[in-house]
Amino acid sequence: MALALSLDPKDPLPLYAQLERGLKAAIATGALAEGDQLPTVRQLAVDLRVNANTVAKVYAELEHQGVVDTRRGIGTFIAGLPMTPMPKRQRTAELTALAERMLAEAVAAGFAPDDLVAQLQRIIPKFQEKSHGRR
Amino acid sequence: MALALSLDPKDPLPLYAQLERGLKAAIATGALAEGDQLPTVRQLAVDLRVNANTVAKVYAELEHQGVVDTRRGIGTFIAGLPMTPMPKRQRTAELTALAERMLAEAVAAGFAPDDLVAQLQRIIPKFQEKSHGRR
Amino acid sequence: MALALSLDPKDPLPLYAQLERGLKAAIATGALAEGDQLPTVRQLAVDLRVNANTVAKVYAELEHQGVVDTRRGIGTFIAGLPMTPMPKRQRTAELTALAERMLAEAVAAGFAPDDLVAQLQRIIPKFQEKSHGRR
Amino acid sequence: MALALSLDPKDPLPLYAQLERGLKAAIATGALAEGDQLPTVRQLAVDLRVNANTVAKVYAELEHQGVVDTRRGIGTFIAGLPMTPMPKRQRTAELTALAERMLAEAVAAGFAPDDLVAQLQRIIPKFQEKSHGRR
DNA sequence: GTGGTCTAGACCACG
DNA sequence: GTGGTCTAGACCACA
Repeated sequence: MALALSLDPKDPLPLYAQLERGLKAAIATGALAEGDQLPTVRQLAVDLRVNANTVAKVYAELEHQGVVDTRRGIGTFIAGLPMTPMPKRQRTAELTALAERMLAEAVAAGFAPDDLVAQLQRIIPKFQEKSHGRR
Repeated sequence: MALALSLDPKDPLPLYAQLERGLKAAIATGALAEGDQLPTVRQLAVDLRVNANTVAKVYAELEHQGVVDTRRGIGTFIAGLPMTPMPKRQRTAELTALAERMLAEAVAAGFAPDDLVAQLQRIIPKFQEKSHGRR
Repeated sequence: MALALSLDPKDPLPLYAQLERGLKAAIATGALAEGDQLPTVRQLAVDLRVNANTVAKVYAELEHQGVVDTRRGIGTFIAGLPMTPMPKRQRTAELTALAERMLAEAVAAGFAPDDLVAQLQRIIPKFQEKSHGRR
Repeated sequence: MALALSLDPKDPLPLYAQLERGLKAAIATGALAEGDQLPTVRQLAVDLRVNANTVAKVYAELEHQGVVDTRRGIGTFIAGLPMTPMPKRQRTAELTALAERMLAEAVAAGFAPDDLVAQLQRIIPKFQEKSHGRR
């Protein structure tokens, strides 16, 4: 498993946004750590069956956000300090909004809130495994 | 509060998808119950500061899914039991996919999985209140 | 004169950077003022004999910087407060660096520093004319 | 200080163009004078943290322009009088274009034209010092 | 080989 | 009609 990213062309969320989310998650879980080289634009494009421009757009956006560092002719690498420092109050508000949105979405899809929570708790360990076995 | 829906034009998720998600959530929580009349296309468009075509498109899609029932010249109403029954195995797979997607999103935004779960559990009671005091 | 922008394909500076520079200059001089609609992506692409994607990329970048406001299906408009608030010290340092770079470039092209200054002073009035005759 | 050149990989202007501009400026100010030996391709590449091919490309271009003279096995030297003479009318046109481009850039960065001119006049003396104390 | 720029052209979301 | 996303493919800058 190179990165276990998967994109769904049927998802109304655009491909580039799905990819950005996936890459950030991989960084946040430690599956990609500081200094690691990302897959090349073209390789990832092939793996995800997506156009290279789409991948390049995401890499550029992450570079813009300071999450990765691009060295032309060499490759793209996870940058030093990712992830935002932010006032705690705002952070909490953001988390609340996110949780509400997720609850709405799950319920909209016909799942009970408790079932969602249960399922989340079930997969969290597996999700975190990705950061194991790293140097 | 007519529906407490809010749409964000900057969200990469298209407006129509945001609206569809919001309406389904309102139905699932009971904020909108069977037989209730939805706002007219034009009224909702004004409330959400969105083009009427966008609202109409969502209503049509929900009608197609059997979630609402449009009676010409009268209005649009919440239909009987929405959500097609589905083999349990498939339901579970869908729930898993949903949970994974949410976990990825939360983690990508810099939140720990456990914090997300905690926050969900905190807001679930408040979320369910919406369905109280109704017929 | 719609905007008096011109791009030079021979310039080693990429087209999108030339365009970004030109648009920002037009805003800074007041040729484009707050609330004004920019040319449509496709129209500007035709005018400048450039691909629409190139223009769109610049508009997106300016939106990202908060210089313009994009409303889908409607158009792109000059946003409220453009241009950076920045510590004066840093500002001065930046201006110095810019001036040095320009001097180097002029001299590299075989012009005397004084001639450059003289020429700048000659064209400054004409440059500022662009902001006249506006409501 | 071997040459006081600095290249910025994030600048949209390509490295080779930045380097060419810097070398020509050094020649024009007299920091490098006729007959002076340039650093070797490899040495300059190391100093500027750039690939040797990039430096070599610039040297070749300058050689092509007659600005430097490469003697195989010995080194690269500043050639006689660089800069082809040019009809005065064309020179003026070129200077105008240069000045306009610079004005646009400064204004785009949020500086007033007059401030740019003032800053230029302030640094011109210091700039010319570089050519003093030489043979 | 790696990322960046640009093009031509299709299709979608929105008004 | 307006901006956004995506594709296929060319060519450039850099190592």
